[in-house]
Amino acid sequence: MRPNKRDELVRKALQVFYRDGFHATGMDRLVVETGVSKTSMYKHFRTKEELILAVLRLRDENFRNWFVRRIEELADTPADQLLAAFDALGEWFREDNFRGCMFIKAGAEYQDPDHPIHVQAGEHKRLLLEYFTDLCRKAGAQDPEKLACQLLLLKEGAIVTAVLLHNCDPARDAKEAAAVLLKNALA
Amino acid sequence: MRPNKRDELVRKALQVFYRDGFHATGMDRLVVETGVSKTSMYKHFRTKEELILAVLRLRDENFRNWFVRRIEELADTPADQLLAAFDALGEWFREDNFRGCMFIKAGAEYQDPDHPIHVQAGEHKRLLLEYFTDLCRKAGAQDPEKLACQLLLLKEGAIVTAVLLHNCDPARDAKEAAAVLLKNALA
DNA sequence: GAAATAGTTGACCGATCTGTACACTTTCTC
DNA sequence: GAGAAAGTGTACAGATCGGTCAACTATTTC
Repeated sequence: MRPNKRDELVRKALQVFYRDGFHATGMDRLVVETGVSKTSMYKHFRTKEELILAVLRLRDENFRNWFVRRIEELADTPADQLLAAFDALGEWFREDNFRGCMFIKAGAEYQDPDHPIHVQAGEHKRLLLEYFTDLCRKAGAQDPEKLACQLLLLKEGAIVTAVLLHNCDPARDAKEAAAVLLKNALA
Repeated sequence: MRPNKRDELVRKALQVFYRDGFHATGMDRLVVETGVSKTSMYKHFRTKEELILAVLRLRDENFRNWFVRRIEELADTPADQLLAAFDALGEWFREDNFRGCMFIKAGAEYQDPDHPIHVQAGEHKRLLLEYFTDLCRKAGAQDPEKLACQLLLLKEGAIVTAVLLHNCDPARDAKEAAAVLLKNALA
């Protein structure tokens, strides 16, 4: 079979987990929704947890690829790209099936800091922080680490707010705040 | 019975749900951990969902009471209080059993925007935004609504980051960012 | 002191949970 | 074309899920 069944399983499981949550989605559910037999699932992944970890790896890859590419489409200089990040977020928020950040949700459902799923969710945020830090450095910020962390706060806050408060536009507010912080950090 | 058993049930259920999550906590678990019989539980609350809603009401009351009181202890003027909010957050993050924001987690586990639990989680954020807006107005900000929303983004982002990234100090970074935004909004 | 109220125990319901066993079929590779 | 690899369906195990039931005991209230 050319397009690996295993990958397709992970791809579809991602959709279901993203839409309905981890604990709320049973393996029987995945059998129905993915069309992959239970036996095959447990041949590829020994436990549900392993499947979730694979799903998170795919999500991390997909999201960061999309995010970085979209930002580079929207702006050229590092400083403009840092602001464009929030335009990209705004586009994401407006998607029909936007359901928040999968890693925030993973961290919320698996709260033990040592749990592999929690650790992997943290890793995603760390990689994003690294990306921001790189852009901040290229933009010439005085303290790139600090500015990057602050912009990450705005991004995470915008996601949470987009999920819970439907009558405001967090991406716009976050972008304006980012502009103020950026200007201040370059002065 | 003087100290209402029902309130005690809600109080203890809050602890368990906060520590372990909603879906991950079964009613049998609550029977063991709270010492309240299952029959009594279902006499007070017809479903698990109703119990969770009661828990969220208590949490909203507890958290906002603590937050506002602590802020007023730490600072006098509205502008200083807006910054002190992030000192209060930092204290919360350093508590041993800090497990993030219960309402973010509730929204993450009950994702349907129309679900009562999701709605109630959003209500908590709306009330916090109102509080911030009031302080921003008293502080003399040019656009109190916008500034309040931006500070809320920093707060929510700091919480998420405190949960997922353990090797940085989001409360401090958020406070510094808030100071920049506040100064900019007062000019 | 009778009645209502709030609480208890413990067994139980059907559904669903993660995970396994077994016998079978398709598909790729050499 | 044979064997390995990857897939299938179905039934099942044991635990746990949310929720109910009947029979009983304190406590309060009038």
